[in-house]
Parts: sequence; C-alpha cells; structure tokens
Amino acid sequence: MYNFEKIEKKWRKYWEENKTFKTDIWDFSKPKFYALDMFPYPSGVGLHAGHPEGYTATDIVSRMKRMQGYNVLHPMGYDSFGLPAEQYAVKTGNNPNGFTDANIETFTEQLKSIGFDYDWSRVIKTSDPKFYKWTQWIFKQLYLDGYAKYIDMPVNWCEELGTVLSNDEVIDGKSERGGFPVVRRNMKQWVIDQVAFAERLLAGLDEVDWPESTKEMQRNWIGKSIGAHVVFKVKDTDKEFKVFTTRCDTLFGATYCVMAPEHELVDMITTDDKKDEVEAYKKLCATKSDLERTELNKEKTGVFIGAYAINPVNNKEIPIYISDYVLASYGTGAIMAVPAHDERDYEFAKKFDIPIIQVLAKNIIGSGDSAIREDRPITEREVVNAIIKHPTEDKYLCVHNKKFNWINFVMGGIEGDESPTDAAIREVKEETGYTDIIIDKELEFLYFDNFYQAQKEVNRHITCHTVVGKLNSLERIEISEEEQAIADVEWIDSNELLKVLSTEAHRYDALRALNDEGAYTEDGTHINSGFLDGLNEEEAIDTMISWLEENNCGSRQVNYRMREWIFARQRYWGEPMPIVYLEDGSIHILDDNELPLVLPELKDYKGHGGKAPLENAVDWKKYDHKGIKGVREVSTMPGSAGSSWYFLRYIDPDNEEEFANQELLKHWMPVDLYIGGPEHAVGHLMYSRIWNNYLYDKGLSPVKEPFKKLVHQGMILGSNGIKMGKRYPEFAVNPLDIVKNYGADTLRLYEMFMGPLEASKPWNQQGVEGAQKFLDRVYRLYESGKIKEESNKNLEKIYHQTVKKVTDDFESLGFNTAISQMMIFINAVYKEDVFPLEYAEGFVKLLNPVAPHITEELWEMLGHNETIAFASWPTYDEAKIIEDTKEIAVQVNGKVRATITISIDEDEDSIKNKALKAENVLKHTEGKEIVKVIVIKGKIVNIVVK
RNA sequence: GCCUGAGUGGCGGAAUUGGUAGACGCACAGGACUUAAAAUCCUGCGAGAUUCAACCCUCGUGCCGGUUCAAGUCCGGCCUUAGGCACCA
Repeated sequence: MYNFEKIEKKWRKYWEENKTFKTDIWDFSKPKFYALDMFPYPSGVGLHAGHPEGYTATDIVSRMKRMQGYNVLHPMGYDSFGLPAEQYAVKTGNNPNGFTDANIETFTEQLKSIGFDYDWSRVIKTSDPKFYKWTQWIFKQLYLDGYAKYIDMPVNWCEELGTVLSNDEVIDGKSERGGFPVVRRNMKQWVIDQVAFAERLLAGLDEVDWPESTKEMQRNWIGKSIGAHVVFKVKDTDKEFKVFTTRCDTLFGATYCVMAPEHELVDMITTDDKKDEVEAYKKLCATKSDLERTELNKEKTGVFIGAYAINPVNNKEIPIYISDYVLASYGTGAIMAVPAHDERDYEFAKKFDIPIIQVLAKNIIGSGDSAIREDRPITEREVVNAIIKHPTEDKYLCVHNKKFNWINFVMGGIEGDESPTDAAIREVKEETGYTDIIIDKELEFLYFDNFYQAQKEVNRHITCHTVVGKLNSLERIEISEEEQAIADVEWIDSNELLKVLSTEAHRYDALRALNDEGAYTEDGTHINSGFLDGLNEEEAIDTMISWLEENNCGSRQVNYRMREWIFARQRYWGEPMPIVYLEDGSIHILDDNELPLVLPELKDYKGHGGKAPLENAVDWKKYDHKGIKGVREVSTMPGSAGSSWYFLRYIDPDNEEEFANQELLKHWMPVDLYIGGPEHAVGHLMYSRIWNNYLYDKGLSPVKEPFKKLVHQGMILGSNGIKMGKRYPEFAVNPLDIVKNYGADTLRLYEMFMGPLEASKPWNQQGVEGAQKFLDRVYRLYESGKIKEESNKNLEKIYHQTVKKVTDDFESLGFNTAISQMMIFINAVYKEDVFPLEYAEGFVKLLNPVAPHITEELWEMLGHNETIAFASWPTYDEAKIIEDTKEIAVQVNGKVRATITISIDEDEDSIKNKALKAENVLKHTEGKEIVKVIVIKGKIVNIVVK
C-alpha cells in the first residue's frame, strides 16, 4: 500500500510554499478559464460528503485547463452571513464574528486537506466590511436608479423568527428554516424591483448553457403570462375596476366577478346590507395564515358584496363577490369569472349557485374514412346521446349496429321543440324497447361532431346533447322489425365502455358521464359569444382584444408572477443598509466615503417584539453627519445580497477604489464553469443574474449573463439510499474520515467514479476501497521497473484512445467514464512487460486532475523536480486510434449470428461475401431466400432472409 | 393537478447520429502464491433450456403497442419514482 499520508502531506506543503496555484490575474497572455464553486455557508459542522463532489469536479477541469495552457481562476470564499451565527449570538451574547471566523478556519483547513487548487490569496467572506462595503455600494446604485424602493406592501411575516421572509423562503405557508407559520402583513418594506428585469432575464436564459430543468424553473418563477386587462364598470356608481385575464375570449361567459378581500374598491362599493358580512369575511381572511389558506383551499369560500359589474361586451349585470381564491398580489387583484371554462370559477359557481354559460364547445373532427370531404354537402343536425345505466348492475345500455359492427349509446335526432330529455326517452323506447326510464340530468356542455357519413355520402355537422339516466326496471315492449334488423341491445360493463365504444364522440360522453363533469377547459368553437361565434380560442382572443381596444374597455397586457424582491430582514447578522430617515420623513443615502457602514457590536443580539436587533444599538442608530440628522435603517440585507455579486469580487478582491477593476472584469468574465447544488436553481442564481444584469446596464459588468455554463451536482445519499442527515446518522459519511483513512486522492477518485456528476447516488464503502485499490495498483506499476525508454506497439492504440477519451470526458464532465478508461488502460499495461516512459508520463498527467497528490509523487519518481501542475496536457494522434482491422457483427433478420473481421478499407462486396460465408450465418440462411443484405461500413451487416 | 428529469444484472453504473446491451468498478465464485490468512495476480459472472464439453439456441434495458433491415435509443399510450410549482385568473 502506498503511503498516502506521507505523500499527501508532502505535496500540500509544496503547493502552499511554492504558491503553485496563485493566479497571476494580470497575465492576459494566455486564454483565461474561470471555474467557480458555489461558496459554502461556514457552518459549525464542517464539510459534508456533498461538498467535495462539486468542488472536485471544478478542480479537475481547472487542473486540466491549466495544463492545456490556460490562465485559470479557481477561487473559494465564504457566504458568512446567516442564521446559525445569529442564533449563536442571541444565545451566547457574543458577536457572531468570532464564531464565524472559527468556522471559516475549520472549513479552510478541511478544504485544503482535500487538495483543491484554489488560489487561497483571494478568499472573500461576505461578512467582511471590506467586502460588504461594495454590497452596500451596489445597493446604493440600485436605489439611485430607482430599482431599490421603500414601499408599503403585504409581506410574509414570521412571528417565531421575528422577520420578513421572501417568497422562496416560505414553503407551504411555513418558514423554510424551522417550519414556523407565516402570515401576511402590510409593512413598509425595502424592495428591489426585479420585475423590471423580467424580460431580460427570460431572454438571457436562451443564451446560457444551463440544465434545461433549471431554465424551466426560472421561467416558471418569472411566470410570464400574456393576456388582457378588461375594464368593468360598477353598476350605479362612477367606479370601475380592471381584471387581468388570459382568456378574454370567454368574456361572454363571465357570470360574476371576484375581488381579493384586500381590494381597495371593496369598501367603496359594498352595499349597506352586506357590510357586516363582508367585514366578517375580510377579518377571517386577514387572520388566516398562508398555511391555513393553503390547507383550507379545498373548499371555496366567499361573500357577495351587493354590487354588480357591467360586462362591457353585452352590458349584462353580473354580481361581484370577494373570495380568498383571488390573490391581491397577482394581476389586478380582481377577476372576471367564467365558470363554464375555469375549474376554480366552476367550483365557486356551483357552491353559490351562480349561472354557468357555455361559450366554448368541443369540436370533434372525423379522421380517416370519416374525414370531412370538401366535395360533399354539409347537413346540420341536433342529436341527443342517452347514457342509460342498468337498474341493478354497473352496466350501460348500448346498441350494436349489425351492418357496420358499431357499438354506441342510443342516439337520435331531436325533433321540433322536443327537449333532449324527451328525445332521449323516445329514442330509447324505439330502439331498445325499454320503457321504465329515469333521466337524471343533461350534461352541461354540448359539443360538435363533424364527420363524413359514407353510407349517405354527406358531411355531418352535429350538435350533440348528452343525457344521463337509468332504467328503473327492465320492463320492455316489443320493438319494430325494422329496428330489430338494424341493431342488437348490448349491456356494456362500465370499465369496458371506453374500449368498446366505436366513436370518439361517444367515448367523450362516457368519460364525462362516468366522472364528474367539471369545467370545460380545452379549446373549441365559440358559441353564445356574439361576434366570436365560430372562432377557436386563439382567433377569438385576438378578435376580442381588438374589440376591447376599439371600445376603450381593455387592452393587451403582460403579467408576471414574480413580484418585488423584499430586501430587508429584521436580523442582526447581515449587511446594514446605508439608509437614514431624516426628521422630515425623507430618505437619505450615505455618501460613498461613509461606506462601509459597519455593524455595531451589541450587548443583546435579540430583536424584541418583532423589532430588528439593531434597534438595540441606540447610539449607532442616531445619525448626525455634516449637519444632516436622522435615524438609521435598522433592517439588514437578506442572505442572498452578498452572494449576488461575489463572483465579480474574486477577480479583484482587495480593490479599495471600486468593486473590481473594469479591465480585469472584461478579461475574466463570464464564469466559464459554475457548479453547485440544484437547491439554488431559482434563489441565488436568479438574484445573481438580476444584479449582474443591472451592473451590465450601467456598464459595470462586461457581460449580460454571468455564468456561461452551469451544472448541478447530484446529491450523495447514505449507503441506505436515503439522504444523509440527522434522521439516519449511522449512514452518514464524513469526508474527512475518508481523507484520514484512505487519503484525499481516494476520496476524490471515488466520488468522481460513483456515477454521473448530476445524478444522486448512494455511498458505498467498498467502492471507496476499490478506488484506493486502483491508486495502489497504479503506484505499484510505477515502482515495478517496467517503465523503460522503449516503445511498445501493443500499448500504442489504447494509449492514444485513453488520452482522447479522458480529455473529451473531462471537458464534458463525464468523470466516471474517464476514470473507467484509465482503469482499462492500467489493466492493459499490467499485461505487458514494457511500459514506455512516454506513456507513463502521459498517464500521470491524465490522472493528475483527479488524484493530484499521488501523481505529483509519481511525476517526481519519473525524474521531474518541478510540479506537474503546469506540465503540458498529453495529446493524441487520431491516426493511431483508427484500427486497421475491426470485428463487426453479422445479423440475420436482426439477430447477431456471427462476427467477422474486416480491414478498414475493405469494400462492401468483400464484406458482404465474408458475412454470407460465416459459419453460423450459413446455418441460418441455408434453404432460405436472401432478400437483402445491408452493410453499414465499419459497423454491422444485416442479412434479411425469408 | 401542472412542469422537468429518471427507470438497464445481486449493486453503482457503460453503450456516438438507431447498428454486437451489460464497458469499468463493487459483490460473489474458482484458481495461483502462502504452513495458513490478508494482500496481490489470473479466470468466470443477465436469466433460461440443452450438452460430457464447447459451440449453439430462446428470452432479456419499467409496462402495452407502433415505425425500421435493425430500437435501451425514435413515435403513441400507460405505470413507478425523484425534484420543482401549486387557487397565478
């Protein structure tokens, strides 16, 4: 066993003493490569098994790039503002600084022990005033440009934590940290108007090489929806209100409106007789936490406020309700409700017995033999389908047409002024003879069926009604001979219906009759809609928007789900805001030379009664500077402030004049490879894009998108296949134990060999031993004396293949397959007596990014006295990879029957001949007719026989 | 409910544009070395049928169907699972 302890210690010392990985940031002579890891929060428990995974991945790429001649920037730092340090301060009364620094020291030591190639001279921490000076400075610019605002707005308030939370810190109505209930409350808040960036954020996603899932999450989070504003006048008042809708085409079906209980108009238009009821409902909603609201949203609640709105399109008076299913914070806080075509409105209308008007009808179009024929006339018809249940069994009445072998429900035309129900009863009697019929209901939504009826040579345009009922008894009369000749009665089991019914129309009916019908939310043809009749959804939306605009009662409108970013927390351990409130109530922002505004030391770090801890800093709070007097803002910035721009600061961490030198930024941005956990898919990665986008607009960042390529490492699970954590501590793995017992190189190799970087995968202790065994096997090979300055033709091809595969796979982050190829190579070398020096050196370089310590040692054993870190990356010769002969498979009817060896330039006829003559092929072709021989050059031969 | 992914041996996982499924590793089994064990080296290892044995044969990438000379890979319909969103009008 090679002595990993001694070797690893030796080389870490060497790198540190020789400053091997210090980046010469001003050296623009080489191409640059910026590899970035998501910096950790320095918690007290130190690194966990997941950290080294992503960090090793960037480490491998940066080491390879360095050897390929790039100037590499691979920095590390600490996101050191955060809740645990605050809680520690509250508990002990000590400043979080000391606690944080101690943790950082542990982290640094642990990171160093794994042998990453970080430039430790550029470490930053977000809680360092030298760093947060510039966080404050950027915030100041946002304020001066009108993006940072102090406004009154409803916020997520968590009583337990005593602070406001952003939407992504609230999960299911509970705080992300601690799981405490969160309620909505109106408060004056510092916010950043991120909605102003929405379009640019969406467009930027098309430019970056990110996982599709992450892009999709960001798009959903931005939540762009295109629709229209429609203005409704309130009857008998001069008031009007706007609603936002994506379905203005259904306006003719709007049978009521709903406002959020908090809507400003509610109090003004509620009629006197409804005031008490409305007040009571508003109070109920206000005291409900978000949690209760989500839990209770199973059933719709609401109150009619007595007022009516005028539907602009037909001047109908429709009632106005308030309900908490309409959110004050989205759209205009009011909606038009179209119960026929919206699930939520449907549910509400059912409960409050509000009319439902169908304005869209499903339009079934025949295909194949029943496709509409242009050259035939169209006949219109109105029919009813009768879905009749058996009196005792779970079966439905169908008729089996003898001539066409169709099975359908009883169906027939509606005649004169007959109702669908009457027509159904009549048809059932006529066609089946059953007389004891009870019709329960007519389905709410009619539909159209369009098809070509071959036996009558006409196109049918049928309006279909559907009734559902049952037989009370099997009482039956004789049916006419004519009817008998056409069809037989058949009872079909309910779960067979969908398989057995012959037409799409009847299957659609069965589906609706057997389940609750609900709203019709698909596309269709407009009906009951005046000038929209006959149009489909898309056409109708355009037509309606034009109409609204012409008549001054609405307009096209884009809406976003994303809201303002609440940018203040009632906490101590965060960046103080550079804001002062003057006596006249106006806001004063600090001069640049007053930055950084440093956090004061406190005796008591707890905020009392929901107030910010900085309220306790009585002297600090008072502001008196150059004759300006006021009170400082006591909230601090959220945790995501510093991390929103830290990647820029790494480039120039000690600059005291600006957040980073512009020339350096121009050279080094964007980040070429960014690796971190998927949990930051929206939060941090969105905020960073917003800040960078803003700085780009100001000309302070050279690129629109800061992270060119992004990859999320998967989670490393416990050996039980479950997430490591407090729940199953016996399955958790501490990476430092692995470093101690097996070595850092083994840890790195193992974590990279476990599987694809992005997949989550369970830990396997025997796999760790396997990784160590491989390194030991390599080490023994280099000690064996096989390495000679000779050539060995047997290894030529596999060596060049290995160089190519490893280079390509490192580039595409396929570390597991790269390592697999290195194992294959070593296995091959073991079978040989001579390991040419050239290949031995090349292999050490390939392995170096994964296992840097042992390879430095091997490099030294090969006679080098300088680090391998800058040795030139091995190259391969494509010509040596191409094999002059190749074994390919011969299939007969798609099944492999033999393999033949062909030479690389062999012509097709010769290959064909060889294939046909192969022994086992002859067995399978004997006595059969050879239909076709397919030869795919260099790949496969397939012989088709009959 | 909606949006993304993912389902391959005992296990982690490989398989270019469709072209010999199971690379590599782990586990397991056998052998060599050893007084013995460990370590190391070599060999085997999807399931089944058959055979003294080898060849050979059948089945096999979540399920059902389709396209193709050829499907883990493409298409349609399901099932399971992970992550995200969730009264967003």
